[in-house]
Amino acid sequence: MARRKARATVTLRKPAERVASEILGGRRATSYDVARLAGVSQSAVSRCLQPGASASVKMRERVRRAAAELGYTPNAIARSLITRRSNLIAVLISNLTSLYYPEVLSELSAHATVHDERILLFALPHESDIDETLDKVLQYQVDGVIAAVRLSLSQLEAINRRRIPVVFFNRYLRDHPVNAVCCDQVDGARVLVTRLHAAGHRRFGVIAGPKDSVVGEERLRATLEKLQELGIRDTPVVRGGYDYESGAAGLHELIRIGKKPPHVAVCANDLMAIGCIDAARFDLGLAVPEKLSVVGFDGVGPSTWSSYRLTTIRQPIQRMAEATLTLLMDRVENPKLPPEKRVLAGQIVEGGSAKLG
Amino acid sequence: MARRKARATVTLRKPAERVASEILGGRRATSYDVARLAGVSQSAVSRCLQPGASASVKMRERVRRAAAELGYTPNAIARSLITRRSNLIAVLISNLTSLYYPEVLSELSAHATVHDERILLFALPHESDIDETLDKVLQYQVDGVIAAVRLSLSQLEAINRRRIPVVFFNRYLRDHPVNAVCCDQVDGARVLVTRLHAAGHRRFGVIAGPKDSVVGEERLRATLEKLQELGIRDTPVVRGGYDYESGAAGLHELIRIGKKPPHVAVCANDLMAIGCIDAARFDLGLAVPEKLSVVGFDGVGPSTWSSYRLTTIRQPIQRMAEATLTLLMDRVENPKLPPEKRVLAGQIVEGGSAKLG
DNA sequence: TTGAAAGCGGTACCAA
DNA sequence: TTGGTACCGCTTTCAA
Repeated sequence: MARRKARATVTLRKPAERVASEILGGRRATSYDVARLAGVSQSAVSRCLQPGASASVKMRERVRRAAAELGYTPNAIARSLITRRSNLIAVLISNLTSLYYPEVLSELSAHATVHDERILLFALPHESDIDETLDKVLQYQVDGVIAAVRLSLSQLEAINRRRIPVVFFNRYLRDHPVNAVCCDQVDGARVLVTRLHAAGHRRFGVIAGPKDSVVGEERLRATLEKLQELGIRDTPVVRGGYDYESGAAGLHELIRIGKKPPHVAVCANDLMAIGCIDAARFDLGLAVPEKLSVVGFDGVGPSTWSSYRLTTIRQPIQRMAEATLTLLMDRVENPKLPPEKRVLAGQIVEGGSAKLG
Repeated sequence: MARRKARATVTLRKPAERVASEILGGRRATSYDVARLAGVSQSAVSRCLQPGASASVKMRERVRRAAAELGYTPNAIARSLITRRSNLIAVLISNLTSLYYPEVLSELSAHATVHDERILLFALPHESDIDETLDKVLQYQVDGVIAAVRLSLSQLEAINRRRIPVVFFNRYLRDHPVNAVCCDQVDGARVLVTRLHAAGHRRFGVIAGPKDSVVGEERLRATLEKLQELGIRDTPVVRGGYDYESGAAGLHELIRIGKKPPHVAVCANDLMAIGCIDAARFDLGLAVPEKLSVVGFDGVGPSTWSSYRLTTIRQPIQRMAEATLTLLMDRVENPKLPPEKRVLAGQIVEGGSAKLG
């Protein structure tokens, strides 16, 4: 108790008038302050503020009142230190200016709250630049990590070594079992191609994502595979960066490299699909969907705007966020659980940007 | 040192083979582990890892190697407890599915990194529901708060009482001096009206934001004031919720309540302007800008899409974010600094959605 | 039911 | 330059 001596010497000359500022002298109230004011021990204060602890009604009430009088707020930092639980979850995310990730973040945040976890946000300018960031993540003793960015194997191992569970959001690591929640890219792509083919389309073009996007490549592969199954080969593929501009540029390139312009542009996400539609209408004078059918992927907000009414695969972002947090928190509670991948089906949205059969 | 005894008894039988897992037995490495391995004191470890501390090159190197061998990462939680600096900044934000706030968040995050601060994200479903959230903010001993949501006076006082600096982003409290960074709503609105009037427009309609938005009301007042100065009275005003749907609904309502349809729709933000344009074109068959000029506010990403090419006031979000963090960190370092409001000018973007003079 | 005391993992002061 | 030690504010045994 010696270490508390300095504090115990605070005299309360005017008990009737004592106010928080007088007692504390500008400090924030601690459980010791509350204890002194309530005339109980500090450990009693801690106990009284816990849900199912043993404390008499009388003491509970005294502590409650003293805490209120001092404006006491428990120090989560100190609590975390002793409990080894920060109630912090790191969310690694990038492209907050895209349309997709803000929705993801919003849902992740909502579900984190359900599990009484706070979000420590690491919004990366690009999907790289992680190494320095990762160090900060580890320093903050987060309970878990949600990775909506690419992670190298060594980066993942650095986290695993600290026994911090990781769940990937809409991505995963090839050849390595990891926790992940994904939207079913393969099925989504196959459904879109099937419906487009049934509508009579035969000349396809693909505006794909960058090569280092695992799910993007999966979607591309599934698209081409289904086309082959339907007897359509040599489908031209161009690359984009998931943004509006590269959707527009992609269409121009598709037309440039093909012998004939395509009747369908399969885009890797909605934002590129929107760029593609605008390029078709405003640069090339191609009516959508009359002259060109365009499909996207994601189902972001603007996809429903009257100017676009995108035909797309809507990702069940809410469910995905929920699954992500469940998966993660299960592993926070029980680190022994094996890696698990949850693949949720997307839903086709039959907008007006493509003729479907 | 008695409290460290348990740890000191860890025997190192095979010094040549000792690996992190053997020494630690699954624990995360602490500075004590590093100290023991390096054969120095714990305080020396702490010192060696600080920037400008006094330590011999030899010791530095030994500590560095021991730390690397054990995969040691300093515990930011423990550090925060003693330094009373969490290096955490709470960002209170809502409407992450809007187009504007994700950009804001992205920039805030970038600039927080510059100041070596992490973002503790509180993404609120609605701008209310803060009370419960606020308690969590206070528990985490954040260095400062950035409020991009409405805060009541009592909520602000609860934060001030803990001596945590707050900066409002694009909002403030009436009749109370607070730190705030805002885009110049008044000037922006006046510029738009002036240019529209110069182009010959005389029949205006306003699709405003909700009444409880301080900056929204400021913008509305400035718009109506400038119109009056130009001799235009009885401008119809309808309300919206800053979203796409209420932009569309707003236009319908403007037409319903007015004797003649307006020639200009002044919208409180870009998203409503976009909804308004789509409603004009697809519901009402009104060509934009031939039959109806539409202006927005914000300068969000989609405002530049070919389908809209919005005439709007672009907010200098990067500069605003930078100013926000500067203002905040200045007050973290020096709590005595008086409240300050920084108002940055927006820039008019002459898109194709309105005829300007 | 209550209180004393031992940490959690760092930082920083002070003496050597 | 180095090590010893006293905290930061809480949770959690363990006795009383």
